[in-house]
Amino acid sequence: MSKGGDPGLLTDEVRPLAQSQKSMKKREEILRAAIKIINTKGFAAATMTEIAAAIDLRDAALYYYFPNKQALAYAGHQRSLERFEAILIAVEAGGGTGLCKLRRFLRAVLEDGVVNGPQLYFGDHSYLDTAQQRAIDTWTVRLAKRLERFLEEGMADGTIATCEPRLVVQLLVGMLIWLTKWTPTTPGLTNERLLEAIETTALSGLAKPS
Amino acid sequence: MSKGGDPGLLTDEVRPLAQSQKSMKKREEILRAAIKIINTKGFAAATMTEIAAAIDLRDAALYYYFPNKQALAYAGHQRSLERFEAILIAVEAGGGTGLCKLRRFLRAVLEDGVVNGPQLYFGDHSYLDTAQQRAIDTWTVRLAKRLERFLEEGMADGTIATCEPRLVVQLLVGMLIWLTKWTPTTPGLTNERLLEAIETTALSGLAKPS
DNA sequence: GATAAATTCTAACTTGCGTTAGAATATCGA
DNA sequence: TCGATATTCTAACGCAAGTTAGAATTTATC
Repeated sequence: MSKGGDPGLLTDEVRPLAQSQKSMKKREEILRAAIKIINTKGFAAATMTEIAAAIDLRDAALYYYFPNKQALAYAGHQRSLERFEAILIAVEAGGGTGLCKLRRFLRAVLEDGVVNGPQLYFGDHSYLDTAQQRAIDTWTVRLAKRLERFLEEGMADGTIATCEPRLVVQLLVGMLIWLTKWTPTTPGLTNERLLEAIETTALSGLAKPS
Repeated sequence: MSKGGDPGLLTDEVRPLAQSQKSMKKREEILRAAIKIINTKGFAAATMTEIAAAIDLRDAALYYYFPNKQALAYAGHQRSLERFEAILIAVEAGGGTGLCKLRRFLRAVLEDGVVNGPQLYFGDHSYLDTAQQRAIDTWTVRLAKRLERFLEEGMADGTIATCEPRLVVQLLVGMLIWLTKWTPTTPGLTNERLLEAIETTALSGLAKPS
């Protein structure tokens, strides 16, 4: 799953770099730090020096694991989409009504956030190659479609109100992306309260039935 | 309102630049272009050359209107918050229940978007001075509080469900911020459909009452 | 139409940062 | 303990982009 995601598309061809099993751990550290910093400050503002410093390294050391900054970011996007897809797979496997799936999905994203840190879901990636951009784009669109399906299923089984799935998914995604930006600055915030707020806002609705 | 917003706080002190009434028009053009580009690519990736090119100028010409890139961005943030505050003022003046105000607010934000273009509401501003950051932060917090008040009023007058206003406001803001990023790439999307999707998602709720 | 002011341009300077080369250190098996 | 490999460091290079100085051009005023 980790590498088999994209079928031969744009995989790093020659990689004389860091294959040893031990160093993979450090690669993960770098990736996590990079994703976190890129997520908060953006690609251009995230310097190699800062990313390296986050795990007590010098900037040059990063080039032992990634050929360049762009490749590092690209790997970060792939990693994020892998996680997102893993969540989708788990939710789909769980079955249930459309609303059930949507509910489980929201919870799963929040839980994934605390475990794996912030991600680069749906974010800006204009700094990548055209080819890399297309790869991320098509993958993202495909994931979004699977999310839309939850809504369609819900509309079919009567658990979700009539709506335009494409638009609603984007609105939900907006909420979730935004979470990764402001929650770090909100101390004392539990995932339970957050989930409750999301369900109240998006599922049951803010408007009280009169 | 345009300049009197911040009471003497961090206003540009000496400004030998562009005071002539005629040139203010061009200043607005620059500001709008800068906000748009910064909003999509981030501050660091938004080059002065690109901003200038957006209105058929050379990068150096921008320094006739703004002392530097940071000041340009700061002005952009101020402009965005001014617009946001103007919307709030209008909504508050309209009266009605908490739900009514919330509804009108959502519509107003969408309409403002098409008229004035994308904004820098609540966005990243880590590239500003510490002082500038604090100014934007306190202003933003104050605006968010006024939004929370709509929810509190609604909870009091029975039009809005029980919730944590602070969290819900952030969720709504996330939806709205995210709008400015993906709607430009979605052709054939009317504001009406968008508003309907938002109201379905956030107000009446996606879950269908069983 | 001429002078002055306002606006924009060209060209060069400067700095920060991605990147590279090669030396230095750490890790590990025999 | 020693040699080999893996990992990280120091130092320097090159380029992109913010910035500046001053010339060139437009616009306004009389």
